[in-house]
Amino acid sequence: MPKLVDHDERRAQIIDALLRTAADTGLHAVTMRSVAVEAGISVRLVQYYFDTKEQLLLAAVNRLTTRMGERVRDRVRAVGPAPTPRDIVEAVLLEAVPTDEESRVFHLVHTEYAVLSVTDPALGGRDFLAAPDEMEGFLVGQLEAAQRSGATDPRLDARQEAAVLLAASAGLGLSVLLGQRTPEDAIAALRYHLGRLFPGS
Amino acid sequence: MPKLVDHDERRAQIIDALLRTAADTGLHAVTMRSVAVEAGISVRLVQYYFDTKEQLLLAAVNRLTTRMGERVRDRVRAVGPAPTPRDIVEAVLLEAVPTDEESRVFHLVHTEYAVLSVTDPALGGRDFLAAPDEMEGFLVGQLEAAQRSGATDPRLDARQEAAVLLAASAGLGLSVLLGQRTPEDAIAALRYHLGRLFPGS
DNA sequence: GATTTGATGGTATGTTTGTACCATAAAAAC
DNA sequence: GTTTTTATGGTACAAACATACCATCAAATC
Repeated sequence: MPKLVDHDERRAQIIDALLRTAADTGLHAVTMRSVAVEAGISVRLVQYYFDTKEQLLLAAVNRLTTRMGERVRDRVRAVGPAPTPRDIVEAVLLEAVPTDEESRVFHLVHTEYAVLSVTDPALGGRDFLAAPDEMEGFLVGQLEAAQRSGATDPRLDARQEAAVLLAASAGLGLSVLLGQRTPEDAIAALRYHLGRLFPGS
Repeated sequence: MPKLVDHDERRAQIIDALLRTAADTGLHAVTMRSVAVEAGISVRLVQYYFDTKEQLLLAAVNRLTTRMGERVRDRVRAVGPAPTPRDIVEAVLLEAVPTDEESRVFHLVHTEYAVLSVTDPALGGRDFLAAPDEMEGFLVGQLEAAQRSGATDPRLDARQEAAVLLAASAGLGLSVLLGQRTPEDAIAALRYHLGRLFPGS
């Protein structure tokens, strides 16, 4: 056999090719052939590492949700020392706004998968429900901490505020993907709203 | 020839069949055959009235955006006599939350088209940019009127508030489509936020 | 050194798709 | 009453797709 190959690495390389073609031509237009061409390998090899197209698509969505979680955690970790709840909330929400090309690819394909999951039973939607629920709980905790520390109005309903925050950042991120807004405008709107939630910061 | 047929009516009937199948199996899975079956006619007839699949898809997206505008205007007109800016804003935003089956079909397919327009040059995205921009301007006007009448804080930035409102209602509507939230919860979150914007109402 | 096995290429096949083509009945036009 | 139109059905066809199959070469194993 030729040089032994790291299967995980090969699979990641193929999945990245899928994400690029999906972001370029749409998830519906992804074929075994287009992925193979983008990855610079033969169709046979895509089959070899993923067997069937469905498994390839499933592997891609798994990688997508995994990376998404990592990105959010990276951002939270990247805020400076002694972060306030506002810093943390802002970091989490800004991840939804695509800025560089890589995040644009990720968010676009992620959105395509999310919409697809509504009608495709194979995607079950499970992955698209768990993450937001977890994030909403996390935001509620941060808001309640802010209320206890006096950074924000204790009369607010933390649960509703978290729901609105999450929806607004998702909506702003989507509008950037659709070309309705620049990333800068979306970030400004989000920061404006946070400024109202956390007066005096 | 057999009984003369109202072409516009026939085309509407076929487009409605397309919307139903798109909401059921996904826009990507729509075929001439599936539309014909859903409409209860032969494939040849779909060709007869739309010639090509691309024209059928274009006609459907046009009908979709037209109906969407009508629905918003209907809601605004349906609010009682002497409506306050808050009533009008609420009516506009609540349209984004799918409740009955018909609005669910409309919003789901509309979202599928919007995401598709990012990668499909034939859709150009033009239709998906004009409507939201117009709506945002309308909301800014209502918020400024509310500020002048003292219904809301004059220090608010009406433009940013409108952007956040629109994004939040789009995000909440999307979360309902994805099955993350019930329509009732989405409406409650929206009303909660409006309650903060318009204190004492 | 012989043999097994992992990584790859190429090709064949059955299915589905959009669309073009052929046909026909029946109402309208003359 | 003949001759156009109009609305419809059925079918044929080329392209694209996912996938199964056949083949090969080279590293590892013994």
